[in-house]
Amino acid sequence: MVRSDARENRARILAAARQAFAEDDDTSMNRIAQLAGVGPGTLYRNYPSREVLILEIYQEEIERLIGTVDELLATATPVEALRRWTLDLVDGMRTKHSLGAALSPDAHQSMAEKSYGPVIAAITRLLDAGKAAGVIRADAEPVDFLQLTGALWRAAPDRSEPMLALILDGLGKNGDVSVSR
Amino acid sequence: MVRSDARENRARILAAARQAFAEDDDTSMNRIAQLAGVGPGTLYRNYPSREVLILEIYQEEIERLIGTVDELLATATPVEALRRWTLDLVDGMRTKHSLGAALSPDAHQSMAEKSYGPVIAAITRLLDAGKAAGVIRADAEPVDFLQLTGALWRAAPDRSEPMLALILDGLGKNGDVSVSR
DNA sequence: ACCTGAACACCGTTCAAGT
DNA sequence: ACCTGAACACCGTTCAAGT
Repeated sequence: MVRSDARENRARILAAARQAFAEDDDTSMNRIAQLAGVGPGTLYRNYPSREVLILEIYQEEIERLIGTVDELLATATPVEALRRWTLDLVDGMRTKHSLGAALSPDAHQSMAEKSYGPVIAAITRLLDAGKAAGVIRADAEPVDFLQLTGALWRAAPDRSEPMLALILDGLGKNGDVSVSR
Repeated sequence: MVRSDARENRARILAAARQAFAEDDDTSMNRIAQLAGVGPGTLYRNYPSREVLILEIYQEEIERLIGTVDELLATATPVEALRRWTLDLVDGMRTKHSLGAALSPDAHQSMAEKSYGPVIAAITRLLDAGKAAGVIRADAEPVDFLQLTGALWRAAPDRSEPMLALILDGLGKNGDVSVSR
């Protein structure tokens, strides 16, 4: 059973971290503990590492993003749905910078399944819709697509749309491009 | 005029840094100074920041890469030249990890002109060759391409070839794809 | 003119001691 | 059962003191 002060501390840490990360993406763990009014030990008791804390904070955002897939697929063509969803994702990565880092696994460090898995699943659904409709090449890989998305986020804001258009053209079936423009 | 010990120190720092980075990409500055047998102050006197040191080290590699453009363009089609050159670049980024970070500018931090400029120039030449031959879309931007290259480097090694194929297809002129496969 | 190395203000993380 | 906060082993960088 959870002590009430423990429950309160957890909430205060989340609130402090959310606000701190909104202002500065690489606020230190000690500073977050300080802002939350707890010792660093308490912070680490709740969130054993920096990455875990960040993923917890952006969990809602990720769930929101995943929740939009159905409606997009119902109201737009597969490629257009993919285009809109990706721009939404990149926008989220841009304003919540650490989210981008969390979703862009470097070559060898494995990613937390809790958010990476569902995001890959969402992308899979979007790509599959396009494959079923015959407008996206059958060998398109969701992980490759997410990886390329990381490049969009790192680029200057005004470059992400043209870069995405280029990627979408590359995803189109040969002789069957020009779907997305 | 340069004192002889100063010249020696500079050489020893470079040698130590080169070896240290080859083993561990994020060796600390203090450790490099220690390996070179100099005080940290001397290290910083020669290379005022971490980034400057890294760029100095990989300058040769960058020059080598740039030097291959002419021959590639002379012996292969523009798209194939671009493909080979990019795989070479990504391979360099992978084995010299910090080089990749140095060439993948995050959204707002400007990059050292000394290496970023020439690399962009090399990509421009490769893209222009394809544009002149009518096999690469006229609006392809070198900076976008370099940015996407960063995603290849961050991906698992066996994914970079298929991802590059996808990008190259996206770069192809509409109705004129399948050039690179 | 150049070097040394102690020092500064941090960092992420741990853990003995408390309540 | 949970919290505190001093402490650890670092980090990049600076600068007074030396030669």
